[in-house]
Amino acid sequence: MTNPKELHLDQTDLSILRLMQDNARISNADIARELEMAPSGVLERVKKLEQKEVILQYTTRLNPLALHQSLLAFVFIKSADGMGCNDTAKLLAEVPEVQEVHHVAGEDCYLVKIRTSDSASLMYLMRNSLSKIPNILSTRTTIVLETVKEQQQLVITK
Amino acid sequence: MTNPKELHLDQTDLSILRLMQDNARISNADIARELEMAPSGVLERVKKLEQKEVILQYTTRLNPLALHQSLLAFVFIKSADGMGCNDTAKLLAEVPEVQEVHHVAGEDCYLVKIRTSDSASLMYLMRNSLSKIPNILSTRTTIVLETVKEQQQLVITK
DNA sequence: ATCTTGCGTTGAATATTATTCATTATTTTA
DNA sequence: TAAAATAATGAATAATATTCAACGCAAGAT
Repeated sequence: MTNPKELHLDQTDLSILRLMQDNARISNADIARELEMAPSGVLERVKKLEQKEVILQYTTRLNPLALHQSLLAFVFIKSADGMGCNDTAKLLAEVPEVQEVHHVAGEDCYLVKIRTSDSASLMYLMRNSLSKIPNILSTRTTIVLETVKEQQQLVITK
Repeated sequence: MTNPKELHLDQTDLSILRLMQDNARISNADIARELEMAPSGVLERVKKLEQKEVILQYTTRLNPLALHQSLLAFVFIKSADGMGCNDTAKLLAEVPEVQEVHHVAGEDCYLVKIRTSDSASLMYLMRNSLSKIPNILSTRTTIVLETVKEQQQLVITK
């Protein structure tokens, strides 16, 4: 999967990825026009990028407010997991409201991003889902008051 | 934009959003088949969802490692911005490597998510881009060692 | 209860796109 | 340099997107 040879991306690949990262619903025909190549060639490359897992997913970014998910929180979680063991992380990852689980350096073991409808449902989630996970020693929650930017777009250098 | 009437989503809307959140490149025809309605009807609704800004963007999630962006960091930034003023946040948001900027409760003002190729380029970014931003008083950086889960998918309740 | 207005849906027609595949071009490797 | 592997093209077909007129249905007005 992470072969040096297999994973080499040329300028055309990067251009395709740039276009698709901005708009996953762009047509192969439009990409082909933009890059002045045949649509079938684009398709070929896209399939390969999917197969090589350079492309992980095509997703639609939704407005959290429209879906009544206005609370965003980051929770630092200390766990009794030994080094190299991430059982706690796996269990955290299974919770649908948990969008991200990162193993971080420093005294806190995990940093978790959680999105719920409100503070009550966050409390509910923590009391029910999180507290059921063994090895969790403590949590420290940081509530987001306002999100100024939120995207996952990578910087694709020329 | 946030009207109670205009923003009401029915079961059909939610089903469409669920499908599109999982796969932004799903065809209207497939959605139509799944929900047993006409493709033109699906198109109609999707357009409306875009227009109402329930759908924010169709994006392709790329493998950060394939694009040599293996360093992820969260940086807490204290700023001298007064209450209600988010000039610092806006400047932070302009940096391409900065994926997220959140205004958080508590003593630290902003939580920023940054993705770069390595620690050297993070240092470079902080020394150049960030230090140019006025009002920044201090930063506290948390390096991610391993990411177990990372997605923005919202929980769409039935 | 009926009318009316507005909104969402359908279905058919057309434009556009996706996808396949044989052929040709290009690059890589021996 | 020749052979082999890899990638691109273009044409043909299948599938999809998109438009739009007609229809149906529901909420509110009369």
